[in-house]
Amino acid sequence: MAYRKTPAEIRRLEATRERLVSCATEVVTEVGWAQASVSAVADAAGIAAGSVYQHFPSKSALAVEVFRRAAGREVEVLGEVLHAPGDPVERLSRAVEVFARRALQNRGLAYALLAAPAEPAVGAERLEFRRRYRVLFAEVVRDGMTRGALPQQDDEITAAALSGAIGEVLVYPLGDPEKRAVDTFIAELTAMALRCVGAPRD
Amino acid sequence: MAYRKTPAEIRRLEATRERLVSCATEVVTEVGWAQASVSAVADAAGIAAGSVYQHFPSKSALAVEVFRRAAGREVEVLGEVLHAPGDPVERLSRAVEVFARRALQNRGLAYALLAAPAEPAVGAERLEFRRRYRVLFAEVVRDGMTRGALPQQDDEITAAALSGAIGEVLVYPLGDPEKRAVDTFIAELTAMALRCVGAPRD
DNA sequence: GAAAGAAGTGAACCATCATTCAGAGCTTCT
DNA sequence: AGAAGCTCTGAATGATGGTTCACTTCTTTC
Repeated sequence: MAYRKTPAEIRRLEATRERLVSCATEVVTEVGWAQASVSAVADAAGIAAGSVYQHFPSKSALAVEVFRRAAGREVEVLGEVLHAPGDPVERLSRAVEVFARRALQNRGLAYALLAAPAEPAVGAERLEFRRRYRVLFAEVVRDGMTRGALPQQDDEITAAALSGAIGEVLVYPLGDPEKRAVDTFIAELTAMALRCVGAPRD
Repeated sequence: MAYRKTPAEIRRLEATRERLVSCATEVVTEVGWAQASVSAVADAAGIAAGSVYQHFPSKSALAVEVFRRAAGREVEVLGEVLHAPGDPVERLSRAVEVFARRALQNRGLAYALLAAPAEPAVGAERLEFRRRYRVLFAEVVRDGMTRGALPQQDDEITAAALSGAIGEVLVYPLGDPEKRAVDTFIAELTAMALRCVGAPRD
């Protein structure tokens, strides 16, 4: 045998792949899925368009990877907050705040994940992640009902409503972003979410 | 002058245009915006692809017309119910029911209007119609607050949340459509909407 | 240093549609 | 009937952008 990938070479290839994914994420964040052409992404990563195909079998596969990474982080964070011990209402409240703060911190990415027009493969992935959000929310709602902290309700409908409501409010933030203080905005959003699950009023 | 459109001829052309719009709506309902190519739509209407351009300057213009017609009907219906005289909570409740029933009656169209991937021109139109939904919901929420029927809240956030929540619940109806009785589903959805605005509990 | 094999390049290729257009077929009016 | 002007057709055109591939460049091994 005259050639065998050396560990350093493997690392270098993996690093290139990582860079490709993260540059693609940036491009998508900035210009959306539709405008993120293979050559734009390749340029951003400093490689030729053809080289993308050394790392991914198709543009779709790269797009799905980008989506999974970014969406996966969000689901993970949300899951941690929601699975923390303690009062379900308190956990939901914190989860909404964390989710909203992260989305407002990186609006471009939030929009890309939640609502931006995308090719079918990414759309399918989005469905899957929405499902995960619903599962997480449904758990905390069920928990609240079990503990008697929340009124009886259809946990799956409430969960879908929560993810839809929060997404809509965050994606089309109302009015001038500067005008409305972020904290006030988040407080109102959280209050809405708590009303939505029927949490006891103060 | 040797030729002038006769009234009958004008009617015939308008009828063709109407047929084109309604056939396009059907195609979009069935296969979504992405798959609704000019030739597919023309075939459905029984005309040649080129003839579409006798009635619309571009595919986008036709798509926008299709969207406006269908979405306009929904906004109108919703507006009528929400503007009826009477208790705001009652009006909201009826509005959610009407909206949901119509959406479930024609899921394909509901999906096309609310969430299906679409070209930018349709996306822009969708934003405009979402804004109209928000305006309608915000009005009823304000009305409720004024009358003391609803707790103080940010009407715009609640309105966005309502439209997002209802849309999400309807677009990804949970489980088998047959399994869950439509009436139960709608009752739960309505209950959620009322909690969301903080309506007094029974 | 040279052979073997992999990665990287980017211009050419190709598929997909929206759009155009030259000609065929109608309708209107004299 | 015939001229004029319109609608309709559908194959050709054109733009876009993902994908391929012959070639170059780099790495490894001996």
